[in-house]
Amino acid sequence: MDDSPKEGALGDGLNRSALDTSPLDTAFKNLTPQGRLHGALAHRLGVNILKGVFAPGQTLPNEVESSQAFDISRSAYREAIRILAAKGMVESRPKTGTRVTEKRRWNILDPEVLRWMFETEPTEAFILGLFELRLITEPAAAALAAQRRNDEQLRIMDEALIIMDSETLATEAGRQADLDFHDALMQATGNETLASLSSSISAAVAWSTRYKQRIKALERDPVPDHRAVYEAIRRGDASDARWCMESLVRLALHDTQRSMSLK
Amino acid sequence: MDDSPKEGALGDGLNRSALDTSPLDTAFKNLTPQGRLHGALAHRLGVNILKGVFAPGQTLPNEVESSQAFDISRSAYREAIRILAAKGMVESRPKTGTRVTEKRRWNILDPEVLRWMFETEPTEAFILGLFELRLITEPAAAALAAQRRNDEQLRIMDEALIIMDSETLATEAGRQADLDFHDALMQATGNETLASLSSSISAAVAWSTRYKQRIKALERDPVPDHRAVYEAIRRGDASDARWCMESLVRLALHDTQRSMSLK
DNA sequence: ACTGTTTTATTGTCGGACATAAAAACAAAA
DNA sequence: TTTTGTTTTTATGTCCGACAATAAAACAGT
Repeated sequence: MDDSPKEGALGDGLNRSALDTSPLDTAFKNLTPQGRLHGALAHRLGVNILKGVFAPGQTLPNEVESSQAFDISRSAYREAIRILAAKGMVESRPKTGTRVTEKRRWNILDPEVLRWMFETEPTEAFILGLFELRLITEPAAAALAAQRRNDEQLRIMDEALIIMDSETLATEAGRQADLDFHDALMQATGNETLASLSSSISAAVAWSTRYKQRIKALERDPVPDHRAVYEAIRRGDASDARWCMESLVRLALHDTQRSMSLK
Repeated sequence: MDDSPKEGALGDGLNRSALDTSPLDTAFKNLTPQGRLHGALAHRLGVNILKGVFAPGQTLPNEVESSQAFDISRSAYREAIRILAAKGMVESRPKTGTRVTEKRRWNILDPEVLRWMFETEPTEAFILGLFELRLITEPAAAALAAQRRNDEQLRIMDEALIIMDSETLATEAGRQADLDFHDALMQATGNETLASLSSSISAAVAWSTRYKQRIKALERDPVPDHRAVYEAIRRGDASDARWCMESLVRLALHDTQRSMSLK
């Protein structure tokens, strides 16, 4: 087994053996001109792990082989692996090699992992799970925000709503305003852990919204629901804020499910 | 500014200038013989960022300076930085350098970050925030577990309770059983995102428990509360499971607050 | 005062070398 | 034959020195 082709070992036909002089599109660099090399590779490997191309428990090819296959230096490859290891997705030990860890140890709430997830059309079960989590945390967050918000946070939320109204979620500015709204709300909870969690999730959901929009033009004006939440928070009415937010998430879930079913 | 000492630039007197030939204990390696180098350095830098030694917005010394200061290679230093970048704590760009990102972008729910956090006696506000999050998620998780658990998960939980009973939380085995209990419960929710979140948190809390125990011998037998949760889940009584779990977390919060106040 | 160009400092990437650790193979003894 | 101790092997871990790429900053010219 000296210089055998190592067929498909790295997935997607991205690899090439040392002797393979095939012209282009096999090299990693040519396919991903964007950004830094280690980041791009971590992205690609991460997606492949999430897709199941590399299954948990599986040990991936050693560093020299892999780096040659992707046509990058060993250093860059190692930095990519460090990134994935930091997210709990792989684990490397001398002699044993680098192996994919079991799924439950992955930091799937890491914003980057979440983003990778949504690039691969996640399973319906996963999306439902994510909304289930939103349904648990966001209403509670809204209730806290109603109790603790300050004027500055209210101002930001109001401003975001105005932009959302004029731009809709079809534009980048509109989606950004949506994120700003949720971000200000989370700041208003005064709980950094809760804010961290929710910002991860809503960023991922916003990511999926972009995809959703592609399939079907905006089916519902999201601003009224948001404004209802805003008004409850402004009035300091915690229980109403909770209720409005719950209904907002439910509607979002409903829309998402519908866009999934007619995929 | 050629070979000036760069006084204290890396914190804790760990740094040394290129010309400083002081014997030992200034070098990084000698102080942290444990584990891989990049991991140990990431740990150390991460803790320093969390402690505020490196404030958000601050750009830390360039790679050659830093690696020399810690007496490690540039490669190892870069891998450490990649780890921190993967956790959202730093951001590096050519020419600009590597700077600490704003706090809200840190992945504070990352298990490793959480562990680092508890090494530095986190603020009371942070701990309260963490319990607030537990109070939101864990009762809901218990309710879901009551609806979806299977026999195998029940068996694991029961077994863990028996061990907790005989070992108490003062022993390593006892704490492990506690983790196993929560872990099985989270598996039983059938929601991987919820499970990921809760396992992060409870691991961190278990870490703080070890510290709590050192101050005051176990003040309360935790097994009855746990068993109440278990029984409710076994019966499939969702609302009772929610209630029991809420009371369990409240008690834990109470204990933690007490141990903090008489610090 | 503005605009386009050059300089420069820093990260990014590369290649090759050696160190270290742990599994696996092997040898020796009970 | 089983066990125990030793050696070999194979991966990651670490180091070094060089050059490329990038973006900020300085500079020149209008």
